[in-house]
Formats: sequence, C-alpha cells, structure tokens
Amino acid sequence: MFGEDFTVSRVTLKTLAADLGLTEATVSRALNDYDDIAEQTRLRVQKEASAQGYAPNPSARRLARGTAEAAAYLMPASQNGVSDSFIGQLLQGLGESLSKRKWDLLVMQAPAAEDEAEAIQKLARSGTVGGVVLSRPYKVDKRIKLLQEAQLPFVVHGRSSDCSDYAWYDVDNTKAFIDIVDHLVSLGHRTLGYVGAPSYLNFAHQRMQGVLQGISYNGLSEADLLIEISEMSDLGGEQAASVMLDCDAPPTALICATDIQAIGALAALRSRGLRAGVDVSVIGYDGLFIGKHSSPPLTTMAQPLAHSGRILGDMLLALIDGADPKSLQELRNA
Amino acid sequence: MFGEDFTVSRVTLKTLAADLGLTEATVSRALNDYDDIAEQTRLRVQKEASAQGYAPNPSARRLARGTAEAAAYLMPASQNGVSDSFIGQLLQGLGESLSKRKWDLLVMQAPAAEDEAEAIQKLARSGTVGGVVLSRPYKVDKRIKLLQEAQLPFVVHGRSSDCSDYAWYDVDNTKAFIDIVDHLVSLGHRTLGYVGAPSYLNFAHQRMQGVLQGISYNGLSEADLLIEISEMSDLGGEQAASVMLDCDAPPTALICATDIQAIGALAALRSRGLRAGVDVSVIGYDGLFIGKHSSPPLTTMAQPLAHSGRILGDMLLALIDGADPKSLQELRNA
DNA sequence: ATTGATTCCGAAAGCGCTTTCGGCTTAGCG
DNA sequence: CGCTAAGCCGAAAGCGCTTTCGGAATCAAT
Repeated sequence: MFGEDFTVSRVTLKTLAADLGLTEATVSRALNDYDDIAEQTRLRVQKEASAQGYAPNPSARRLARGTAEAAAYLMPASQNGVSDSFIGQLLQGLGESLSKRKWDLLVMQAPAAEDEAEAIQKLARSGTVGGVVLSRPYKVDKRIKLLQEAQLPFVVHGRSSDCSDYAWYDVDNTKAFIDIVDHLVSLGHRTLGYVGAPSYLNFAHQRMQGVLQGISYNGLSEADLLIEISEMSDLGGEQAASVMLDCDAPPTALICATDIQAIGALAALRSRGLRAGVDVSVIGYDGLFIGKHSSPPLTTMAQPLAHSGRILGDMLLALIDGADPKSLQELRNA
Repeated sequence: MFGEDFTVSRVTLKTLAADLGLTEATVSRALNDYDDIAEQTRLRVQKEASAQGYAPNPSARRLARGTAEAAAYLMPASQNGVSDSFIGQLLQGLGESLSKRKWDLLVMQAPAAEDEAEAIQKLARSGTVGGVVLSRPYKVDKRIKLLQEAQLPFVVHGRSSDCSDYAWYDVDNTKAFIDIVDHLVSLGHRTLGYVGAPSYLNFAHQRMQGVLQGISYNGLSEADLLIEISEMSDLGGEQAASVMLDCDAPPTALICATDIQAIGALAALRSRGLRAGVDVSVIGYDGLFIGKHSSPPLTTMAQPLAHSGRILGDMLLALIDGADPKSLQELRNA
C-alpha cells in the first residue's frame, strides 16, 4: 500500500550529510542560512533536503540551541464546564504570530489553585516554553507574580488590578460598558438590568464599573439599575435575568457581562413570552451578541479575538527579544 | 526584588547528581521509578529534587527517549473569521487525558490546502508530535490519507465518508437530527426550515441527511421542508433564516446545523418581531442552543465536548500503545 | 613567489537526558 | 566457608542537532 518507499529510517542530518558527502555541520549551516557557506553548496544541500523531505528534530534543535521555540497558552479555568468560546479565535491569532518564528504553541490547563505555584515554576525551570500567554486574569492574580519570579517572559490578555509592571493587552472594558449604557439610555431606557460575572475576574469588575459609571454619567440613580451577579454560564445568565424580569419594576434592557450569560438571558425572555430587542433589549459582549440583539444594532464593540491573539503573540516575541515589559502595554479602545 | 536566591544556574541532572554524590544515571533512575535502585536512595533523590525544584528538560528527555510525548490538535480552519466555539472545551478534555502520560498538547493551524501534504509530512518526519487529533473532517479528507501514509498515529473527531480504517469518535449526527424533526413534528410543526452548513463538511452532510430522513419518516414531503445552506457564521444563519421566513409559507420551526447559525437565525426572528420558541421554534445543535430555544426544551442533545476531548485523548494514547485503529471507532448515541 | 586576508568546510565538543552493560557489594544457599 | 544470585550503582555511549575553533584552500596584494 505505501509503495516501495517504505524506508522507515528517518532522514537525519547525519544521513543527509552522508548522502551529500558533507559533514553534519555543513549541512546544518546550509539549512540555517549561515553566512560562512558557499552559495553553491547551500543550494545543493537545500535541494537535497527538500527532496528527501528532511525535517529537523525540534527536540534536538532546542536542546542544542538552548531555546524552547515554543510558547504556552494558559487556558482560563472553565467555569462549570462552560469554557470560553473565544479561545479558538485567540489561539488562531496566537499561532499565526508565533509561527513567524516557527514557534510551537501549546496549551496548558490552569492547574488547581493550590499547585499553581509549583506548576508555573516547573514550567519555567523545565524550559518547556520560552514564553507564556495568560488569559483572563483575576483582580489579584498570583500567577502573574509567579511568572515574574520565574523570570519567564509572559504577556497577559487582560489586566489585573495592578498592571504596572508587566506586558498586557486589554480592551477598555469599562469604556465599552459606559458606551453601552449611553446607548441604551439614548434609546429611552430608564431602568436597566445588569447580568454580571464574578468580580474576582478583573474584566468582570471593569465591566461592572463601566455600567455604574454609565449610570452615573447619565444622571440615573442606583435605583434605576438592577444588578445580579451570576456565574458565567447560560444557566447563570438565565437565572439572573429571571430574577430581574420578575421583579416589580423590571428593566427594559439587560446588559450582560458575557455572551454565554446573554444566551441564558434570552432564554429567560423567551420563557416569559418577551421578545428580545422589542420588549426587552439584550446586549452581550465578547463579540457574539453585541449588535445582534440590540436595536438598532451596535456593531463597533465586537472583540476581534484573532487580532488580539496576533498582538499578544507579537508582544511575546518582542519580550523575548528583550523589550521592556512596561513598554508593551496596550489598551485597545472599545 | 527576587531575593538572594538569584542563582540563574539551572538545576540539571548533573548538578543534582553532584550535590547528592551520585551519578546522573542513578538520579535519573530514581526519578523515573526504575526498579533497580535502592528504595532509600530513591527517596533521598526525590526529596532533594523537589527541594531544589528540579524539572527535567523535556527536549533532552524526548531526544534521549526518542518519543515526542506530545500530541497536536489540528484546528479546523476558521470559516470567515468565526472560529468554532467548541474548541476550548475539546482542548480541555484532550489536555486532561494527555496529561495522564505527561504529554504536551500543541495546537496547529490547518495549513493552506496546497501545502497541507508537505506540512503533515513535516509534522510526522520531524517527530514533533507522537500523535494527532483532527477535528471536523471533510466528506473526503485527504489529510487523513496523508496521516496514514506518514504513519503518524491519529484519531479523528468526526468521520469522513470512508471511515473504515482509522480511529474516530463521532456523535450520531444523523440520528440527532432525525430526533429533532421527530420532536418538532410531534409538537405539531408541519413546515420546517433547515439552515444547513456546506456539505463538504461531513458533519453538515450527516445532519442534513438526518433532517431529510426525519421528514420522510414522519410522512412529510419535500415541499414541507425548506432548505437554505449558508456559511457557518451568524450572518450566514441570519440570511438563510431570512430567506425562509420571508417566503410565502414560512416554516414554523427552524433547525440550524450549528449554534452560530442559530444565533443568526434568532436575529432574523427578532428583526421581524417574531418570538423564538413562541412564534417560531429555533433549534441549534452543538450543545449551546439545543434545549435553550426549543419549547419545551430538549435537553438530551448537548454535545459534552470536554468529554469528547477526553475520549479522543484516550483513543490516541491507546493507538500509541499499539491498538488497532479499527478497534477504536466509537459512535456516540445522540 | 611570499604574505595576509578571505572563504569555506571538517573536527569535535556539548546541550540534558536515557539506557545498556558491567562491576562491585551484599545476601542466600549448599 | 565458598559460590552463585540478586541488588545497586557507575561508566559510557548515544539521541540529533548547533556552534566554536581551526585548518585548508583560494584569492588579492606586495
């Protein structure tokens, strides 16, 4: 089936060199575009290498070079089995960026809180990766300090409360939610509901701040805003929305901290025979629902996650190149 | 800042051995639970190792062992920038399973179609990974043949048309959509709309087959089913749904091939003042919408993706251990 | 022709770990 | 008490690659 080309023997630098009548060193130089090699042999080597389908063994290369040529993405812990939907896009952008240097991208589970420290130190000491991307930090996030102490280059997707001395990329959550309130108020809404997320997650905190500020800026009082914090799941969103919809003076618009909660909120509407965007406006964030269930649509707030991934990757590479983390802090306008 | 413990010198097997007055070989044996080592020294070594925070260099280990101890997840190409939301959960389950053997999980972009072959061969020859997980295959998917030829262990999340001779794990999409039709018909719906996905994706093909069979089994005719195929995006779903809702005899229920399209369909409803689940039922799949926007809710069809990931990981490990791919084919009941 | 600077390539060490082989020590047996 | 068999550990080779160092050419210049 596999033809006569059934040479299981892998093609290594040694076999290549032998076939070419050269030494491994020369072949290596040719393949890695060193400058102390004749143009002619370089071509000859590269031609033969691609003819034989040579692919260098990354473990060997990494060992010899002493660099990891790989970065890790620390997945945010899934809340109740509902993992974030943005991960796919983010990884794509990240991978795209890292592949410019032929870096691998590996994903790691956030370990249980108690062995977090050990896990991060192991990660750093083992040299598995040369850099880390951390998503969705907590308001105070000790992983950040651990990464700093481990001297492992890292960039954070989001910010913790104290974000002065590390590299991060974040969207202006607060401003985004101020804008949402502005928008809703300008549409005539006077009673708002906020389906929030646990505020130890800093983005949730930021968003809630935005809602509160938006209320205040628009001359509304605290009484005009109902707040229900729920876990980040559709069920959570549904329950939170239900509570508010069932009260005496239900809100005419629901602002949801995350998409998944917005989905739950929509279910709450439906089960009460209410029409989203007609009877009650529902606005989520994170790029999925924004503009889809508000009327008229708001289209400017979708988070371009793949783009974020690319930025984060670029930042990480810059960091590896020796850039100052403090110079790599970017707040994207919402 | 970092205290006096600023010994940048990494702790390696050599330094550990020196500190312990042993050789690297012995330390290695102790750490890897070989049996030709005294229990006493094993403990002594392990104690010292953890005290010093020793973490083996995976590159060195892999090189010496000749195994990759890592698997790759080939991300499905994002359709129009909308990447699949299931990836996060799947990766989590996958990582969980692989971590049992301390394998790393790395994600790779599906390369452009034209250099797919080369990319997969490189992947195999380089020994970067010892196995591959492939998601969402096409109806005919040449990546599968490439992986076979490359002799790289792999499992497929989903199935291609000809799935007889490789390992796969799939849900019974066809049955799931037959059930959906059954369910809707039993609720009294007689005119259905199907928002489909491009059928070169085999899961989309399977789902559409399910809808068609469901129609037939329930004694309905082709005239009772409207079909619109759209790309897998909210916009696509919205447009497809719009076409059907605006026709002379609009369906009273919309079946959507994917969640993201269901979201779009909901938007189409909303912009027409229709209530989901009241005026028009909307059913998506993939675990998010199913049961959320049908009435009464269907709760049995959610795809437990993290679980799938775990299964896929276990299958891959079994494969590595020499299991016959044909014995690793599992169709989960919908 | 002799020298000095280039250009190109081979020799060899080494990255950090695993693993085979063999030797030393101790226990177990007649 | 001698001999074999375990039990433990050290020596050393090797995984596939990179990189320094130096040597042999080639070339330009005196």
